[in-house]
Amino acid sequence: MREYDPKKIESKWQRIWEERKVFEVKEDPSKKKYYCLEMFPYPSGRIHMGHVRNYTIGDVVARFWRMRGYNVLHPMGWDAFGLPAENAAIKYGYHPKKWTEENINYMREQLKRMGFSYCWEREVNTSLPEYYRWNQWIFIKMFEKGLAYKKKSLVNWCPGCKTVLANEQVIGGRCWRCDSEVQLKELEQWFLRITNYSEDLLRDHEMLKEWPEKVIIMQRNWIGRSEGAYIDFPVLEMDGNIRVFTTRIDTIYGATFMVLSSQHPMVPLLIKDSPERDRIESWLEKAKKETYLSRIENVEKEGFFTGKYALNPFTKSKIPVWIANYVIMEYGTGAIMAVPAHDARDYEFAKKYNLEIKEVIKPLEEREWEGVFEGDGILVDSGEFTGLTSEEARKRMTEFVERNGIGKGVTLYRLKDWGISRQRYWGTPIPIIKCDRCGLVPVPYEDLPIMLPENVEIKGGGNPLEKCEEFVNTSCPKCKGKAKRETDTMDTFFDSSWYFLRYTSPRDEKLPFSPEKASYWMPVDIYIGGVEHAILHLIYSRFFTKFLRDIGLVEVKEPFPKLLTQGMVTLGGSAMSKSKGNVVDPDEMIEKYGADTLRLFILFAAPPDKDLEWSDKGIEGCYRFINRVWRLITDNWEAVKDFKVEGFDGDSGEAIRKTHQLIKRISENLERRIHLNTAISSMMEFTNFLYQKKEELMGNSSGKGALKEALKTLVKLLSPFTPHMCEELWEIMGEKSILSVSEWPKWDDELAKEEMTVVVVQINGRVRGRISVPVGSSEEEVTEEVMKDSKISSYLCQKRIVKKVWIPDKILSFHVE
RNA sequence: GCCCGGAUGGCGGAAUUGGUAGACGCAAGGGACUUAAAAUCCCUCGGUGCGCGAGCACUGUGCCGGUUCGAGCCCGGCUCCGGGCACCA
Repeated sequence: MREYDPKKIESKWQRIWEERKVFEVKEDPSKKKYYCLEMFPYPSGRIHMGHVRNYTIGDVVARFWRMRGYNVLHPMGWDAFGLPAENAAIKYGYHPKKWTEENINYMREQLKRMGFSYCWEREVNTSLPEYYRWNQWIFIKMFEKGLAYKKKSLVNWCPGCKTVLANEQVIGGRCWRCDSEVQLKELEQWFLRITNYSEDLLRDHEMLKEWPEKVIIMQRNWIGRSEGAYIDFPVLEMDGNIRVFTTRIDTIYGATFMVLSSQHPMVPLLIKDSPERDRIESWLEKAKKETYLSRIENVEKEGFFTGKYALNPFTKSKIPVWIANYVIMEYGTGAIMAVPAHDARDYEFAKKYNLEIKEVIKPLEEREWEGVFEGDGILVDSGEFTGLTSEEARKRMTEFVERNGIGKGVTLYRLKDWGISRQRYWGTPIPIIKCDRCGLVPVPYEDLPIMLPENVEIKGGGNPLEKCEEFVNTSCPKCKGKAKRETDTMDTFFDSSWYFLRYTSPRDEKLPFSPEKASYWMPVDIYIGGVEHAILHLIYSRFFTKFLRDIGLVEVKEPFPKLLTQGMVTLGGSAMSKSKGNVVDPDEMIEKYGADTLRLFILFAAPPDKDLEWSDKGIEGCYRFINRVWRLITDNWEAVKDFKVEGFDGDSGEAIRKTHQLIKRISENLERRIHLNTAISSMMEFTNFLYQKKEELMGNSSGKGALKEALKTLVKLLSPFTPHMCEELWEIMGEKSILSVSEWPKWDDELAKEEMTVVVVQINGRVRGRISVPVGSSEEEVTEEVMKDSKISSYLCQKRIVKKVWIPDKILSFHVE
């Protein structure tokens, strides 16, 4: 018999699939669609095990639905703009375009060697003008709707990448890409008004029933909605108010001082007459230089009294105004009313500087501990509001400030507008022209794309576009006078916020994508990728979809109703990384075992959403299994191929039953739970069963018929997992069709039904026996059998049965005394 | 500090969501085949005790308690590990 030779088989079928365009799709309203999407890769140079895992999971899902008769869109592309390409250019003098293209070409071949069923005709590359012109188109639409704007503000500056970062790209005070400590810098930057959609983004989480709860919670926290009120505190001996934001207006009678951020615009005015002015100013200088990181590490609270007092509008008492490092300018109004009795931070500060602490909320239950009480309770010492609950008081006090024109109820969000300007070369040029007379003027649609000039010198430091005269100098579309182009490029997360829509009509030349085709394919039926994008990419894509819906290009409110976040691939307990040197190269594994074995192992070693520890021994186990299946079929097929399923006896009946049970199990698993590891283990069990029973089955014609059916079914069910080998076996079986697009087997519930079942007999919660009875036996029948069993009944004699619980076909439980 | 997850044999992990704990795979041990090895096939495999033996009993899902005929799964209280957010007013 033929040996299993993965190299030959795999290249053969990859060629056939490609030549016959087996995985290319067109819109077909007569068929149900299924859009299976995996997060597209950054073309870093080579694929890694994380990619292999992500794309293998997606491929099994895509292949399954395709065999189920769905019209399956399963595309792949490249998130091709970004810093590594530019860094390579700086280091090796290689053009980012060339670097990116070569990487893509190499990685595309790697993906093809894995046998992934992509419709390659729809491949997109975000660094090509045919793609990024639509980034520019969308940007201008946003500009026109007031959603893209430029403002000067304090932004996150990465000294390593020499560019600005979005809040979402700052992880624990460090750059998400290069891990440098992020600094704060005041710069003029382009922003997208994602905050216009805060409420929608939050509310529509409800539609995302098939997202991991964890991701929803992370997004909810990131958006950070809080209801509260603005309140104006008049400053004594000065014109003007200090406006604060609080979620705890019910504690206002305990507000015994105020604190301003060092960045607060009123600070210079407040300290003007202070005797300590010089000391404060030098402290302010120091505070300004503090980095993002030092600010979030538990720095000791520190502050200065300004010398000024404000009036608490409720108590009418004079309270001191302080400046301190624990109040940040970026949230609320940059100023707070401090309530030391009911806020731990204010308490800490008050203790240090000996400020008044006044309790105004009494806990509902007596408590023994001293110190801060931060919960809700009953108001005391709070004038006309005394005796109210915190909740009631918040309502009434907010009404009070609104009535008296000294404040209003508001809802604030932690989410900030998305800073998309990047001072780098390898990205989409922002299509804006800066004209001294007309201001910021968008490039007319007909002039798109604004091409990224190729002939530039890329060295470290500064944006190369600024020095590119022929790019910068242009004329104003409005007044035709001399003007300059914007030289900032877009955050690459802009590119990836709508690529899934481009796949639906990747060569459209009129719009970013065809609304008709998007309407056919959207939403994405399953989106698979790493959990590291839980906030960044997924929140941006949701925002884009909502915007594109508002301008009438898409119909769906949410792009990805079902999300599968796959775990990391680890070696020695930590994520594989070049710097740690714990990397297993997919190419080497393909070379050694073949793509089918690699696919099988990466699916089998752990459930998709958990981390997966690489194991050299484990992949060998999978190779053994594949060989076992190969031999089982090639050794036995000739002997069974001419037989039919008919009138089965005990063994053939069991084989048919197990075959149908397997179809059911795998189908339901792939449809819903996507626990691919257990799907594989049930196919291993089935294979073991066939090995054990094959002598008996070969003994007569009904057995041979049953074995034939079992083998054929196994090849089909296994084909999404190990497609090359299964195509080859399918051909060996004499089939002329391509297995990848042939019909998924159906199961018959009647045939899958067991005849006998084992009922467990429990006495006082302990398993005392098991008896085999026909499925569907009644409680009486089973009880009778139990009494016949001398071992079990010995536990029951001389005892009074207090309770008896009967779970049909499963448990008979006695409670005796 | 706050918010999420986890914790099951020597290891990766099953247990269809309250009903036989340890499927499947790896490792280990034993056997068959072989001149030998590899490959392959078969058997054993949580712990303790009893028995020559088929087997039997007890115990066992991080710890303590609870609900239930019955808990890996539910409830209350911890411990440890992982992740997210972080002076958010």
